[in-house]
Amino acid sequence: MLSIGDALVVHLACVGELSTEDKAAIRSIKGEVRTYPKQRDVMRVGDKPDESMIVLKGHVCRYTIGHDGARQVQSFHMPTETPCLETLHIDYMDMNLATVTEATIGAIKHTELQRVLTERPNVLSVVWRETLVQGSITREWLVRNSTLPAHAAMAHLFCEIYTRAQAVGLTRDMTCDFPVSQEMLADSLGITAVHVNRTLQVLREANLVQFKGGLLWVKDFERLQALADFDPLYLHLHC
Amino acid sequence: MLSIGDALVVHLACVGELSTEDKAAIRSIKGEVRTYPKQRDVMRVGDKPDESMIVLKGHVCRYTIGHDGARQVQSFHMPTETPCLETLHIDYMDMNLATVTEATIGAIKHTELQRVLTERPNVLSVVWRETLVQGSITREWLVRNSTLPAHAAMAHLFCEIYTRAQAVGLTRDMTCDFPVSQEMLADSLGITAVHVNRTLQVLREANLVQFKGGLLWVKDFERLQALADFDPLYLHLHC
DNA sequence: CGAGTCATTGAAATTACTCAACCCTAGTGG
DNA sequence: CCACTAGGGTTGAGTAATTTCAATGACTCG
Repeated sequence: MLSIGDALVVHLACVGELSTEDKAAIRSIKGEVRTYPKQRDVMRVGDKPDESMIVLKGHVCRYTIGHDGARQVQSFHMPTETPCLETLHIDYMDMNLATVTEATIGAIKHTELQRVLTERPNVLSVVWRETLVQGSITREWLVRNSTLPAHAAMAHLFCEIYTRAQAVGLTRDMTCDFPVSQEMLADSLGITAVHVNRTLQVLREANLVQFKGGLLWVKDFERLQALADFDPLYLHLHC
Repeated sequence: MLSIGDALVVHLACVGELSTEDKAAIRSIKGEVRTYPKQRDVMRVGDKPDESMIVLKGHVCRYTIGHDGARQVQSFHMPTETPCLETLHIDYMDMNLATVTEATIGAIKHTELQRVLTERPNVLSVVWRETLVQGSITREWLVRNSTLPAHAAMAHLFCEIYTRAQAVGLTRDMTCDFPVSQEMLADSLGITAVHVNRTLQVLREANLVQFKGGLLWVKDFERLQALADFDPLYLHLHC
């Protein structure tokens, strides 16, 4: 498992150009490492956090609960990703952050982060850019859930997860971890769990993708991508 | 009509705290004022802009077109708002920016903006925060289009537009400009124009809201808000 | 006046949801 | 070692929301 500093370097290197000095400065960032059980809230709506998080092990997600109890998952985050950098400048949380599986998370005080950002303007640019790429991904989720029918939306999400995992070396043999239940998948795509189940069967029978036991197995990326109308441009990957 | 500097001050004051010196520095920002006819693209997917925009008059929107020709409107922007500040750190446009009505737009060179951001760290914080609030709004659009049925989603969008207009003094007598066609409304909510038409009738007959001729008339904000499960927290309004 | 755009309506088809039951598997405690 | 349980996962049938298609109406602009 990576340290907070190393994980940050890996992640930010996917987002923008870092000099050797930048990387050294980022590695100097200290934080507290915590382990949470699965399905545990880490931050809640209304919180005023004084630290940002980085996933070191396991998976986390962000979500909101509607008035009627409906949950909308707004993002998934795998190791090295930073689910709440935006708290640097947004005072109140407007969503919840929770673990999906048991997860080890690094908590970095804003003051500690700011120290490096003021010292190194380029790191500030890259961290800012990171928050903007998050926004770009959210926009794509909006497009996905608003315009695509269920099977295409699901294919699109699978393409994204696989591509992001690949960017940080978390794939092997066309598979990657995606340890979410069908219900959580439903809450991210804005459809019901029953419909997810049936849609998964369609994708499986078309021999495009297999999703079982928290493992995503992409059997035909090309056709999955075509079905999903997936273009990774919006991920703004630098690596 | 406001100047670029004055409009920026009005907008950024909604986002965060600005000192007198900050405001003076922002007012010193120069840009080019351009007028576009309605329904005209201002930026396109793949562009590498070297300037950011601020709406001075009229309305603009951001949108993407899917493989099958489906358009997803991702945001609307009224006067004083800044639809593409994120281009400061995101090199390639991943969506289009277009006018809705005839519009007058201020174009600010990134170099000019950076000049003030490096001089005044607090302005940088507020501008960064602005881009994060955009992200927060996008997340709410995701929730809206993913979890709410058509009439609630539409009510929610109306609440948001009215609230944002109110924040910058663009409402009078429970009305505000919202000069979009039913088709564009459909493309923002992710439903068909036909369904928009019928849903509008429902809201109108319930005496909640009237939407005609580009004017939004909120007849009962309380009930509209209740129907939409609208909580303005996500707008992170500072004023 | 005519062309074009936007709004409205109706009916049929499709997609997705609801509800309720059943299955499967991993983990638990006796 | 086995029965029990709980949390997914799967299935079927009926229902509701939304789309599609096609036609008509209203309004604006040149």
